[in-house]
Amino acid sequence: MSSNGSRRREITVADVARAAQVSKAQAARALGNYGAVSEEVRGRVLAAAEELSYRPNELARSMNTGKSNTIGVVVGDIENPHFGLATRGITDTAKKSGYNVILINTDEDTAAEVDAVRVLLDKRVDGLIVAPASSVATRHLQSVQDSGRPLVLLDRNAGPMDVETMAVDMADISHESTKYLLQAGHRRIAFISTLRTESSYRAGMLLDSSQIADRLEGMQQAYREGGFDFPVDLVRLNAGDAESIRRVTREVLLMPDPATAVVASDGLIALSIVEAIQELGLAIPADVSFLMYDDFAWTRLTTPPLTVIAQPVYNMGVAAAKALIRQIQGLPRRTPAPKFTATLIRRGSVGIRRAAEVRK
Amino acid sequence: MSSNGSRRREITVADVARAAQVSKAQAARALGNYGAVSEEVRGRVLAAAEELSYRPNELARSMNTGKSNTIGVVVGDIENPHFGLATRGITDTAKKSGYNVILINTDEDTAAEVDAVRVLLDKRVDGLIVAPASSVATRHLQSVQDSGRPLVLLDRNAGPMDVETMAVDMADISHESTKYLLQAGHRRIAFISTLRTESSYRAGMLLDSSQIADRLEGMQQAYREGGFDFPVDLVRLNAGDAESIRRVTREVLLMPDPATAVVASDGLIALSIVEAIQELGLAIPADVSFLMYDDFAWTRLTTPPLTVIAQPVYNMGVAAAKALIRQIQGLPRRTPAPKFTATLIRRGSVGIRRAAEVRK
DNA sequence: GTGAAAGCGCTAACAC
DNA sequence: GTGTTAGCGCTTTCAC
Repeated sequence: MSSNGSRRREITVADVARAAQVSKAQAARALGNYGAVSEEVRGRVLAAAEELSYRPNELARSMNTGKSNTIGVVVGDIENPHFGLATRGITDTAKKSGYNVILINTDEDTAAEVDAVRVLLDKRVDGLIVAPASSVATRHLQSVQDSGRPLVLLDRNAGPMDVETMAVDMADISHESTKYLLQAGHRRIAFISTLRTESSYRAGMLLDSSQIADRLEGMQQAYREGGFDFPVDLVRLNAGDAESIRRVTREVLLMPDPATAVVASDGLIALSIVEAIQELGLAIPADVSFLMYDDFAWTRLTTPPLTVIAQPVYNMGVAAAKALIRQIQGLPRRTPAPKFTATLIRRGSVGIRRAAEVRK
Repeated sequence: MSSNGSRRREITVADVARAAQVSKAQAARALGNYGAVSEEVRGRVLAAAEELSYRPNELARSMNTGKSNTIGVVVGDIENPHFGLATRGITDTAKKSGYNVILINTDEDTAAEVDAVRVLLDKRVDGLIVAPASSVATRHLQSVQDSGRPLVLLDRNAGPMDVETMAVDMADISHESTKYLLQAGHRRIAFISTLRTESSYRAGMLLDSSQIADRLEGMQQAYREGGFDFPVDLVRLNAGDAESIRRVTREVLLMPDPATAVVASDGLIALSIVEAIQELGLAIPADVSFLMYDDFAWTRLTTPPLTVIAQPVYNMGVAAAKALIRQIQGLPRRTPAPKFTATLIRRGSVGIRRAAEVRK
């Protein structure tokens, strides 16, 4: 291979053209596969390019075409397998259509998200997929829309914006699983989430996350339908880091009228909650029932295996990428919009609470 | 906000210059923060930019400066939390220095990796971090080196190449943990990995992965030192997908002279192995001992908690990004090169095999 | 089919 | 300090 080590200047179309003895324009046409080029010239050019080991400068290409073949993806936390899987769905799909992905992590911080979107726009990505940290602070997303750049939301929606969104209907599944818990005799159900809020939860409070808001709505509806009072004191937001999650878990489990079931808002928080339960020496499901969002593989390995709410995360990633690419290509939205439904997978972590106990 | 919806043409420096009544060059200087600009002009320009909601075209900027402020990251599988964490280390560090990350997934396929590297180079990234799928097929990496583009390897090394590599010394930790198993009375230790090879394992076989090769070397050394024969028949590569992993697990556990301990090559494969063990109705560690690479949080939740080999993955990601950025900035390599050591965390999944049983 | 020349939006020389 | 003029490496008219 003719890889001349210390070559500083990169080979350009001009170099190839010279070597192939054709005009720059002709060389560019042959190299870029556009316009009209005779077989003869194409051959000479390609040979020369090969010989010089020419590589196109995609930056320059993007500048005149206005297309970068790159999409930007903004998520809260790639470390979370939930987003890992979604990202995989996106990259797999993007690759198939010849798109690359620039990934930015925001740590669920809106300021970082605003920044990320700006950077991506400046880099002239062809479109954006965002899992918005907030469903309320969405001016930056609105302005993406306004600028005409394709945008698709993932996992959560953003206020009233009219934008394609690939997300699960959380109210439905939350309603279903709460009903399941109620039927199992649980009345004191705790919901623990890391969602950051200004103050502790109050009924009717405006939440930054549509996801969490919908879940609480679903829970409340199930309580209403059952004729029970919704235990507002067991909704615990701002659970924060691992230590703080364990503390909150202990709180709801050790209080005078303790929770008999705990719902974990996601797979990451679930780890700390289960740990805390084990540390307290409580048995699942004999002493406490447990239910979590996200069906990670490890949930089948615990004793007992955990009852979970599975979400089609990978498919949502795929759908988001597909929708975005359609937008980029100027195609109309797919109708009807794809629906994603979560499923309650009953394994062993939810136990029956007998009437006697319920009364306590 | 002056977000004029259907504006098609993007605002350029020329527009801002005109509005501020200065030359294009002056406007560019003010906007780009370089050269000399009077406070007066800077003010006018910035105001005009704000008014027109001007955004620089980073593509154009990159073209003349030759810097894209973007680094390319190529990994085998982001879905694997091992890489998820490493990627987090990279992106966190990159962001701090003003770099963005283009992430490409290869599915541990060398052809895809070659392609990924080419694409990234064409996009003129400032540098590359690669977790090479193969330690043998490394021509494409060598050519990155040759072209003078900064390159850092992550997680595994590539043959004899002289390139900065952030990886754990696998021979050491494998030796240590094998000794631990041997001392616990185990002689039949199975090693299961998804590494793809042409044929089944034979002693002294050239492996595509330096990681796996080193681990086997460490195991063999421990056996030699103990004066025991290394059970080549229990080295199982090509474990493939979940179903295939379970089959292999059953094989080594049900054969005439079965394995008494199983070592899982990574946290993903571990899931299927543990599942298979549970399905067989075998108890850990009473019937089989279990040890795995990667210390994922869930390994503390199983009964018993699993004994693992923890690797400083996040820090390796951080170090890789730091090293790459140093290279990009033309700084010399940090010496001595950072070392990363894995640690054996003894939890409950390795049991003592009494002499009577050893003899069987 | 082919070539000359004019951009894309910016930075970098070079004069003044 | 400021403006003029070249580029960066490609694509895209527009003649021929």
